Amino acid sequence: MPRTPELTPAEFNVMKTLWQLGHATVAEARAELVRRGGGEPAYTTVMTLLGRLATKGAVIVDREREPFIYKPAFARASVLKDRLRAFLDDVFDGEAQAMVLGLVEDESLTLDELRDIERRVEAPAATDKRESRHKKDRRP
Amino acid sequence: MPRTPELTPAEFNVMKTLWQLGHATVAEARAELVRRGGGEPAYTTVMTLLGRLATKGAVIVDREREPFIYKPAFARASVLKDRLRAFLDDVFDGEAQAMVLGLVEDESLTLDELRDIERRVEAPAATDKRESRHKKDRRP
DNA sequence: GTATTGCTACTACGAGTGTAGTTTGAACGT
DNA sequence: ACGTTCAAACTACACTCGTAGTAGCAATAC
Repeated sequence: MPRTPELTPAEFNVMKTLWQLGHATVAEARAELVRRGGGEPAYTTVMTLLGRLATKGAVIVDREREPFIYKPAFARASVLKDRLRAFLDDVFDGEAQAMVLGLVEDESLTLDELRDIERRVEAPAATDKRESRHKKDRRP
Repeated sequence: MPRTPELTPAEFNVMKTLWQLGHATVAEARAELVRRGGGEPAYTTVMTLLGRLATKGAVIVDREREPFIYKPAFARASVLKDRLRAFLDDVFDGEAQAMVLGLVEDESLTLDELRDIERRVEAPAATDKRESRHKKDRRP
């Protein structure tokens, strides 16, 4: 399992659009960036970012047809995991409990949600679960 | 409540030493940085960082006596909270549950620890400070 | 009282980042 | 065919960050 590459904030935002769209051309990625209200980056800026991501191995470029199609090379989940791990170690010195406690105190997370997580984790890690909804719902 | 300033990684490390020591001179902060195995920054480097932190308002400088004494302007907890909040929004789009779930999957947090948090939160105003030191294991 | 030491202030500089212009090349319409 | 158009590659530039050298200054040591 190759470690996911380091991403700068701007690069990360571009990755988000790719995860959202599945794959995209420069123009599509740019449109998505605009839709997210992250300003109006120039077409060339997005291209540069995608180029950098490609050389980093964070995205795969399909040059079969033009315009090129860019796809994420890593699943969103893996990248988030790595980021989370790094953040935890860096900021909270690895003390996950302290971090979660912070979330609750901050009311970013309710007690109910906490219990919900517990339940989910306790649930048998069956391979064969009835229709699991791992489709994450798009936030409204 | 003023928002805690943005801190670069190097600056953040210096803040950590101040939180640890309560207050420190440049030399003391530097010594602490070395102790933490973060390399051997030059004395002047530490001074520069502290200077930047001062202009940012992240540390307070007592110039009464030399060498100057540097103190954190914000409690560790507040800064961590802000960082956590920013991270959550940036990386997990504010979905705290997903984040905690990630921790558990990653085995950074055990189910027991999760329950422990719950208990602590449920517990009436915690005047009770139970000594529950939990050694986290460094991941291999 | 001058040399030494230790501290602060100012300045520098290279790498990385965000942003975008310029050049080149290929496909498309007429 | 020929120019128009759009996309890709290359190049540029300002800004920040990490790191540290040098200059100036104050107390101290002979």
